[in-house]
Amino acid sequence: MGGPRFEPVRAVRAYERVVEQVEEAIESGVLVPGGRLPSERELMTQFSVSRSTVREALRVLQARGLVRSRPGDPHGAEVLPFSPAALHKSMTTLARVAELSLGELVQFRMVLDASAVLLAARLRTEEQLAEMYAAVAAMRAAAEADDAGGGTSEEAFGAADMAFHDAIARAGGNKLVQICTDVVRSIVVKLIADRIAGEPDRGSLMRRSIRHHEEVIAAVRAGDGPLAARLSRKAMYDYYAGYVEESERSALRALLE
Amino acid sequence: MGGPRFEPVRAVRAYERVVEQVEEAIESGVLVPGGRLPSERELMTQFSVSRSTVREALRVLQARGLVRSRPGDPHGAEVLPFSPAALHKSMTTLARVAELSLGELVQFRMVLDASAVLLAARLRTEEQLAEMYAAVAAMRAAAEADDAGGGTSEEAFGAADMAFHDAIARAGGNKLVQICTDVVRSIVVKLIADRIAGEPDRGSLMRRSIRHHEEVIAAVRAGDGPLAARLSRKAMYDYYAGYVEESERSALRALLE
DNA sequence: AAGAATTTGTTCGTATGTATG
DNA sequence: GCATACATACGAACAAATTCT
Repeated sequence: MGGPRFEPVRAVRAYERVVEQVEEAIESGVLVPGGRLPSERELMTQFSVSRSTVREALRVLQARGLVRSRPGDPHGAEVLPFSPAALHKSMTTLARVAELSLGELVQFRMVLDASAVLLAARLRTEEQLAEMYAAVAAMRAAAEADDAGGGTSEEAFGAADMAFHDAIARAGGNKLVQICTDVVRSIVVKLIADRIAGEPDRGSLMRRSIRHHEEVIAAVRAGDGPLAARLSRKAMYDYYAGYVEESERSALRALLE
Repeated sequence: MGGPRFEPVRAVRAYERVVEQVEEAIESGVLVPGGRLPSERELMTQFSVSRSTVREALRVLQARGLVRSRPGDPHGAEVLPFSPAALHKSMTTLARVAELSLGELVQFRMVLDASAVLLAARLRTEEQLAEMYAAVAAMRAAAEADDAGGGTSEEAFGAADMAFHDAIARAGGNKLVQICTDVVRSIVVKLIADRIAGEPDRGSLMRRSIRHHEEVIAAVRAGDGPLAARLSRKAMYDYYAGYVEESERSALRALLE
């Protein structure tokens, strides 16, 4: 009865086999970041494929952020250390093509940031706490420069804010949370950069944000995770709610309790 | 003073320009899912590049999950509807190359799932609630088939579990949470599939999981978001903690309160 | 139903600008 | 400065696959 249940064979292209083998070598550690691939001409002999096929494979590997090749480099393509660039790219297209709303992105950040501070309140070291203080100090400096009429203080403020959230995420100890926080943050910032810049009263927005951050740090320092998480969500909501569609704000408030 | 502040020009390859233009056309809606790109030969005339260059660009677009090309298709490459496949791929390599531990992945799921049920408790429709019940019923059926000695009931159980969490995530109303939940879930499952299969007492594990799911549904039905979130985290912890390194469990418990 | 036409997959050869030693 | 090897890009050609007549 039955006989062998054969499965349909999907025609797999030559360049895919090349990609698979190189990927395997990287993930298994045979190729390490900083190491080099053989030259294209050598790859075509090793894989017994044409130059074009090798190049198509390299393009795919490059798109996935695994290697980088430069013209004239005698050492061959370079194996890159991991970077969330590929993740960033796919999330960005996700945000556009799947029509992610600003509300959804902010909500995602509220969830991740809150969990990060919850963990950070337990796991943070003194050094990481110092980094958080330093970041808030930088935010304050940028805000004062802005009051004085400084032009590029916005990006300084943004950079300090990023440093703060990155320190939180690192202290939380979950690399995936850290990376996703960073990726989504940059997408959100890009989406509303122009609206932030045109804000009539940036100063008060910045000052309120700084105060919120200080409250979060205090809770983290005290080791009160749940409080830090609540404060973090509230800070995020206060800062971004004005840019979110009216109809989506209730979903954000659902996270505030 | 100063003069014009020129910016460094990075040498951009020909194929990248092609990728950019096609990407732009897709993201701006000029090209819609289901639509077709011109044939390779027509693209080379439109872009004034060789066919190799066109093909390298198509490979990159394909790697990003935007298009798909089949041999012999007279209509040209197909523009794909969004799929999280690219996101899935980059997260999977992230998990390997960045050495994400099982503990981090499970923790990530605890955070996302808990927030999804928190939102679902407020926003769910009757229909979505019915889907959750149906999923749990399917889990129970699979568990009983397993008791009777069924062979493929594991994957039936897993599929029902996925349907449950997907229903929750959809009810939560955040597509990004939904997608990330699904992606990370499949990675986790793949990591420990063999250990699950070799579990001596799968039956009790399944029954306990079903009971937990029922408790979560009850809380969602009652509209008690915080309770549902707590139960969800506990369910996830109970199910996966045994597979997580001893040293990482405390970080997971930190989310339980 | 079978063949013609077109398309993609793949190979090979060549020219050009570039980085290394 | 020069020789070498490299990646980039182009073009022509053939095989395999698909659709249309």
